[in-house]
Amino acid sequence: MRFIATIKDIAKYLGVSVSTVSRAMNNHPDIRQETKEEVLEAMRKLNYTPNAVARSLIQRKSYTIGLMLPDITDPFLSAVAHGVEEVLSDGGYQVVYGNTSKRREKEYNFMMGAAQRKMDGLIVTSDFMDREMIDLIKRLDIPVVFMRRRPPEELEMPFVDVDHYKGSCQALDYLLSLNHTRIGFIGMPETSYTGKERYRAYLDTLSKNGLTPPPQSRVVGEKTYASGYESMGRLMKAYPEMTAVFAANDILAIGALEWLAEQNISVPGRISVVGFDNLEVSDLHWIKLTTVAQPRKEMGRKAAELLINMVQEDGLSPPSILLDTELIIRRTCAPVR
Amino acid sequence: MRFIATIKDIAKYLGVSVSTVSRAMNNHPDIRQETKEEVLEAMRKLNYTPNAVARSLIQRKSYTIGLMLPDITDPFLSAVAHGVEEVLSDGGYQVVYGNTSKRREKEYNFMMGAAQRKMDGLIVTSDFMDREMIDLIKRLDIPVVFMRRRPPEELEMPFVDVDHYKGSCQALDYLLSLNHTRIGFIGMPETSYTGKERYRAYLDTLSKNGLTPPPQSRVVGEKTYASGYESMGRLMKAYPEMTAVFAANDILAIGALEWLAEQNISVPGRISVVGFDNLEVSDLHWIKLTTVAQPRKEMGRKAAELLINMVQEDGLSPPSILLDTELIIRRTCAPVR
DNA sequence: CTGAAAGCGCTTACAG
DNA sequence: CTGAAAGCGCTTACAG
Repeated sequence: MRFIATIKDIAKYLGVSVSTVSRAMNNHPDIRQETKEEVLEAMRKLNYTPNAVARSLIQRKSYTIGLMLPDITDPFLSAVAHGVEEVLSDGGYQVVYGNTSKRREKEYNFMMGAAQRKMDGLIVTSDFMDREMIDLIKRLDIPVVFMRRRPPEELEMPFVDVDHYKGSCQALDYLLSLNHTRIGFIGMPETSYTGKERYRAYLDTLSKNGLTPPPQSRVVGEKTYASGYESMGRLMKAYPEMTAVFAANDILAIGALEWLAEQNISVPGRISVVGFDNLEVSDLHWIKLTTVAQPRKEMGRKAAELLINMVQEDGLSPPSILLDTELIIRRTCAPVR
Repeated sequence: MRFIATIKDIAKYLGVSVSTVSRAMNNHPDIRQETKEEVLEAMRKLNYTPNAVARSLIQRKSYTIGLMLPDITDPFLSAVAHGVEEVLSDGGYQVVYGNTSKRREKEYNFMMGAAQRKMDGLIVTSDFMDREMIDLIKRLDIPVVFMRRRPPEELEMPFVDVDHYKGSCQALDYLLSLNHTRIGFIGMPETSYTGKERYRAYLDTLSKNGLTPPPQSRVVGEKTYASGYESMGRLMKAYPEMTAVFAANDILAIGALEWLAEQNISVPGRISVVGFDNLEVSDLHWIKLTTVAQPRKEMGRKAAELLINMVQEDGLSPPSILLDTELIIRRTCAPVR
């Protein structure tokens, strides 16, 4: 272990009190300019780095924010994380990142860690919001902003999200404008908030247009290409009259496109496909997926900004933010023939 | 601010000393089983959570590890991060993630933060390793493992990486085995270690086979589809006799494939393409890129394991780890005609 | 403007 | 087995 200078060392070195050193490095007004410069100089000379954990202990502020995600490998979420990191690190906060793999236990542990580590705030895309988890969050007593899901009612906390419902309606309305009436849906599991919203939009938009999708028009998959591929196969078999499909996310949509390509089913000739997310891959030459774009990085930035405000102004409960989606028309949709 | 119980509160509540409470929660042997249970019970009743920052201060151990990456949005790196997080969180460490965007200043700030926050260790994919940065790392005096680059010589620290040189040779040898002799190279900027290694392999392998690539056979791009696309255009123009191209990463390769497809240049009929990374997209139906796979998540896991060992056994300097690559043959290469 | 003292919430020898 | 005391490295009233 090498010698590490503390505030005492530099006080001793200069023959001043630790209070003076502290004041010098914290830009406290009650200090003579000259003294301050001497101290700063000594700090440099002794290679002094202030100990942030000691400071945290006394200030009850750790300048760390927790970011809880189900899977950083998901291109959507990694973009969000990028946005979060950008504004947080600019604001002097460090971001502690936790991957939950959608496992309740990992979510719980992360929250517990946040409590013990005295994190200043949390950005959370939680999947499990049962009694115990809600109580934990309450007990934490720190600002939390939710992402991609609404907070439970009794938790008065803001969220940042995109309007999944409205965004999905855009996609469906577009399909309808192309005269499709037999539209299939490849969705996400019921547990996911976004999955539910996108499905609700599907149902509502169709029924608003006097259409009642048959039960076999919907199929559920995971967020993988393989699942999209396999889901498309199932859907086509169950609902062969279908002329268009709305996939709840781009990964699923692209998997579906793969299946269609392999079966030599023409897109958009025979089947139109719309996705949701507008991932980078979706714009690739062979894919050119028509989809609904969400401002992913922006979402992360907004969440971080909101949280910083809450951390800085204690008790502040700013309004939630609903970002706009945009329909990106590319080449996977055509009028029904 | 709500009331938050401290160790003192629970000591007072029970009429015991704080030492006793401390011993109870830290599984110290010197405590009666009964007393211990009473304490644990009280902790639960008072909703007590130990303050990890106080503990860190005294133990000089924060149970946090820094992970510095240029861009979490890069699918390769997000997989690495995922592996890192998995083993670190299982080991009770929290991971503080810093995005550097390849900016020296952000790297520097992150390192500084690591020093102040008394992080226990660092996993680092650094781009800038000048004098000042090296001194900073030395000054940190904590275990560091490097990823995707070698540490500067004077820093005796291990790294975890794939053998980019050997991996690239696999790709080139394969092309050579298909009788290609006019092979182009789409590379990465000189600043990147991996870029240099892959280029070196290109040069060596060709010359080992009596081939001397003309200067115009090499073109340099960024890690984006657009850059791959544009690079391929330049390369084709500069080196039209070329029958195959080795792209230093899959993103570049896929961008190149896009350009080729758009120009109706047959792959692998007229041009063979090999990439490096084996991203998920590379296996998509329309792409089926022949490429060199690296175990990305594994890489993260190994780095984390190495680091935990170093943190736990002070002064330990374990050997570096070089993981194997694997040539994945798909559909973008064919024998030269 | 400067310093001495108390204290943040813990852990850890040291006595008993 | 238990407790009193010192101390981790800082900040922050409080005096002067």
